Amino acid sequence: MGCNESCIIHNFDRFITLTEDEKALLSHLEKEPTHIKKKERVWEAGTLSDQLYTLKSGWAYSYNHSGNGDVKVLEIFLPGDIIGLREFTYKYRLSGVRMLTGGVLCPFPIQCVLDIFDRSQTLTAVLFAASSRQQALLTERMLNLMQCSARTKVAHFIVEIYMRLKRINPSVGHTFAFPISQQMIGELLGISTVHVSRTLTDIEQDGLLKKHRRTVEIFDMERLIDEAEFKTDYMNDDLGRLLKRN
Amino acid sequence: MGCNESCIIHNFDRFITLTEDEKALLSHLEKEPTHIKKKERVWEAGTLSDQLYTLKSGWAYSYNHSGNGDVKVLEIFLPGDIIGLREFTYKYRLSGVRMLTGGVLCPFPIQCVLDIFDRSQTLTAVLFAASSRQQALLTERMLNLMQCSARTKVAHFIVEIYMRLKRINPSVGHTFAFPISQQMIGELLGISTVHVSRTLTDIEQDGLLKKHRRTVEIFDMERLIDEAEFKTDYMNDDLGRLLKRN
DNA sequence: CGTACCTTTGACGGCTGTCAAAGGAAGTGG
DNA sequence: CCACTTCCTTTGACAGCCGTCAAAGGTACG
Repeated sequence: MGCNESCIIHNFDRFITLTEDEKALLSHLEKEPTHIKKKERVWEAGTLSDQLYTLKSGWAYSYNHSGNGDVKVLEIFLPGDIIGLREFTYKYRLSGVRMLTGGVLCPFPIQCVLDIFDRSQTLTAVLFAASSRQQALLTERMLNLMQCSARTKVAHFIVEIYMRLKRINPSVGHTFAFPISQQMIGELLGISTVHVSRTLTDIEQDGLLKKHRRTVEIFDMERLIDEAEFKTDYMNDDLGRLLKRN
Repeated sequence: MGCNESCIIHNFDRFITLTEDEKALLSHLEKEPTHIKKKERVWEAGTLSDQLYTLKSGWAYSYNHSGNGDVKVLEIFLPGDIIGLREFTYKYRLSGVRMLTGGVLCPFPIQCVLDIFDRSQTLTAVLFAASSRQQALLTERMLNLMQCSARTKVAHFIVEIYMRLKRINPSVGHTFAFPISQQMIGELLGISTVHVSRTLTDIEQDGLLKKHRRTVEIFDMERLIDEAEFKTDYMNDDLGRLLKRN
């Protein structure tokens, strides 16, 4: 589930082929890998927004508390993702982040981002692309939350995770890691835990998939994607056309 | 509702004070103001993503079609906003854009963005901040759509528009432009038109506000903001701390 | 082995979507 | 200035999805 070499370079290499100089600049960002245990917090909302993290291995999530006390999960982070990009222009962080599994984080100060702005137009564009992709992901989920049934929401989320895992590691099969409880699915999709359970058993009885405790096993990918109304457009970014190198 | 001078400079000036050089670079982006009529389309989804727009005056919105044919509205653009920032890393646009009122758009090719990346670290950071803010706005709306009642959704949306108008023009009073039909509110919040009507009459009978055809009149701002569960955090970005100029 | 967390099931109620129809408001053409 | 079309809003009836409450069974972890 992790990356052997630098995870961020691996991730960015998918956008565009990097020069050695750029790789060197990037590898600065993963200088101090820090192991963090399951459920441990990375930061709380309201703290000073002074550094970002790259997620080298493991899963994490960001969350907010709503007025009446319950938790709303915003995003799931997978290996290779950058955590904190969304809010680095804010003085104080807008949401908290915790680990979903154990994993390795690499902190880097915000000043590094500015260095990148200064020293590499290409990496700047790549950062922008990463931010865009994250935003497109949010948009897609919002469209999903707007109108459809709990069943479609759940199906959509599972397909999203599958697609993102496949992007990181193309050899992912129809059974893959899924360390997310039904309660958290509810907090992510705005559905009550009870109804997540009902929906899942429903989907499972139709033979589409089986959710185990820490994995998901998909039996009928085609029908699942169809039910999820999943659009793959936003996976197909194309930065190369912008950056003609010579 | 429009801006006298360059709208984008006006908008960016709120993030950080710009040098004359930077203002000159920015004003390149508004070279060819184009008037577009109400309801006219700016672009369709799927077209080549070769230029962005700044919205100099008037309102616009982006939208998607869902599988079964109905429309989902993603974002409302107000004067000073940049249209297309979200998806400029994609070869083909992910969603369509139309004018809500008549207005003036200033197109600029994507290459200009790369020029900015190259020539001004400050403006790059400002663009990043604009993108972040837009993403934070999306996030806030997503949190809103996740769990709360139609009444809260509608209240939240009206407060959002009020806050954004006030940011552009601090003299905005308790009656302000609101050229959005109930049908579009429904498409934006994922509520049926019928229920938007029910919800609005409900809110109006409680004396919170009155929606007229093209304006909204707010009677009790405090209670409205309270009911909307509106968080103002993401309005308070702080780029200055990042860019210490000398 | 005990505690805490996760999942499942049933009953019940309410919010919200759908269908249908009618009344207003705005814009168009004569 | 008036007729006509089109779009927008309102109202009522009805059904269904989903939240809430409560309780019990399963699973992991110390």
